[in-house]
Amino acid sequence: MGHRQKVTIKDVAREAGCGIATASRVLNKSGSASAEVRERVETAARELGFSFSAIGRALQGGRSMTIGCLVPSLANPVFAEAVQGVQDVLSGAGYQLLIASSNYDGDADNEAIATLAAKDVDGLIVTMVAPERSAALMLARRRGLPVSLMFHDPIDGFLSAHVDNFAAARDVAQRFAALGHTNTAFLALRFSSSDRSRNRYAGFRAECRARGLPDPVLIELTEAEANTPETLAGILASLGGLTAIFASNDFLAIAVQKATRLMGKSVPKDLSVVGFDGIEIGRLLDVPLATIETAPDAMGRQATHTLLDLLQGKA
Amino acid sequence: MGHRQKVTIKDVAREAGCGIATASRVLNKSGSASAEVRERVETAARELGFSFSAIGRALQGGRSMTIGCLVPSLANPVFAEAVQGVQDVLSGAGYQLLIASSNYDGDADNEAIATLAAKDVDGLIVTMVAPERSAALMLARRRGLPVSLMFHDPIDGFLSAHVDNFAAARDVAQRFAALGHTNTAFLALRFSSSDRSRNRYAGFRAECRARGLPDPVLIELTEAEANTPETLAGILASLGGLTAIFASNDFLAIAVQKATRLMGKSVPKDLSVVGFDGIEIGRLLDVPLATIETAPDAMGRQATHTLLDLLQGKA
DNA sequence: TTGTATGCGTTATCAT
DNA sequence: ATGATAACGCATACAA
Repeated sequence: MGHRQKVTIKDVAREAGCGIATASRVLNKSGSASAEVRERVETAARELGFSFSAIGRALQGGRSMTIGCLVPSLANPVFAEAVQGVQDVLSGAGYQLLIASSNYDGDADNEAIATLAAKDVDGLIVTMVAPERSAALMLARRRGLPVSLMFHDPIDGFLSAHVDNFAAARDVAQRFAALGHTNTAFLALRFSSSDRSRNRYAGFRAECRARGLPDPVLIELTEAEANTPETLAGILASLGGLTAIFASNDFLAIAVQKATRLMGKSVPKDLSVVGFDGIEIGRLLDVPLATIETAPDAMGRQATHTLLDLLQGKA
Repeated sequence: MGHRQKVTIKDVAREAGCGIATASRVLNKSGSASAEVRERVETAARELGFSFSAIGRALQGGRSMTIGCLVPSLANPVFAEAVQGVQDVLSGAGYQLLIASSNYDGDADNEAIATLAAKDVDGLIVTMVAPERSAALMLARRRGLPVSLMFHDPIDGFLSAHVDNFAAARDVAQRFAALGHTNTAFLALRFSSSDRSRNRYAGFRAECRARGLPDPVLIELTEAEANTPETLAGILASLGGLTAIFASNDFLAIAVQKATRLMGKSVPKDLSVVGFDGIEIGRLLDVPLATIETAPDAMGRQATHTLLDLLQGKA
């Protein structure tokens, strides 16, 4: 339980009997050094168990080799899978991942961005409530901090990895129409704090209108309602006559499936249900989830590649 | 798109027409300062958009206010939920979360621990393949870096947030026995790289033996087998006579449910299936998942509280 | 109350 | 080839 003792390059230099600069050059394989000194430094480093302090390096080099990532919540598989994708690419490139989550709160969002920026991250990968109105995000960009958006439809001059929510939603409407559905609904969770959700509804409704069909019913659920199948069943029942539901995400779609079965009806015979995201678990369900596949991990990977490219370009 | 310009405390001091130390004292509300200077410094900081550099602070203060967290993969909801729990507690305490994942690879595990330690994290929260044999982890502890294990049964003198895998598995065996099952199996993914999985099997088998029942069949699946319900169904069919299955985790249990249905049988009428973890989605399934509830997010929260307590104690 | 100077771990510059 | 030293952003001991 010895107390925190860090071995610095100074220790290595002393042990090897050489100057700090020389030790640095040897350990970094930069500059030149005689075979003899090289050997001494390397064994000294090994014996002392030396490893560079990322902090010292960051302070001197101006780069922290750390990327900040903000998502609403890791409890939602879409974001967890996306972050895993980010992590995969990042670690391959020698970067570390600093993570934050907002729990779908717009203020927390802004605070998190500010904190991340203060941590001197080299770049930001972000999914937030209202990126287009985030003062912290704008400030970060003005400061020259590279930002890559995830899941968001493009904004201003920000880079963005995304699917076209509007177009995808139109596809859903088209599928429903082809199946003869005229009485449809769009179910959303936190509609007001998700541009993704709003864009999906907009596309869904637009296509319905274009086909002369009635607007889909918009149902905004609270977390409690979505997580309690009995309650959800009650809500669906009260709407009557519904034959097709477009759920704003897979999690919700699964809940709707359950609620439907609770009502003694069956999916998709009595009710068509389509989700959005394409989370892994959806493929393992008894009744495979019909959904818009967005490949969350690929989204994370793409956002990261985009960001790293930008980072290279500036360096 | 102006290039990266960081405002330092030096800039604030110059703008406010005072010394660096004074600016630091005012901004940190430490030490004393005249109302006049205080005012000048604060407005200067505001106007320049100053915020402290966490790196400078870390280097000077010896603490980075950052905690490193290693899990096998965020694509597995158990870990994602746990990490979210960690994040919740951490952000409340003013700490940042540096994350890494190993993709269930023992070597990657060790490398990640080393990298995290080099980042000068103040503590480590870890779920890995073989913590008891990890040289990097032992080294970290010897260096005085506080470590908190997540999901692992206790090891040596490490702190650990966990459920008693062995005991929980015995409970499952007991339940099965009470239902009259004698022909059982334990399904695992990456059995060799998960002490959790091994302990669960051990407990399951121990209880079976204690009751004079035959040993449960141990089936190790590859990722491919687990993710292809048809293949899984084939494997289950080839075993014949099986009436109860204990799956090493919920993800797997859900796959088994699907495979079973594919075989024309029903859960739980023809086959009892029990999982492990208690991931959120399990509650939303048509046939609610029978499982050992471990409350992953609570596990993450507990591991974090434990770690922070340790951190306080040492400070 | 205030400012100067030092050190944290590293790399780069510049002599030697 | 090698080493002393400045600089990075910050907090603090110390001097004024």
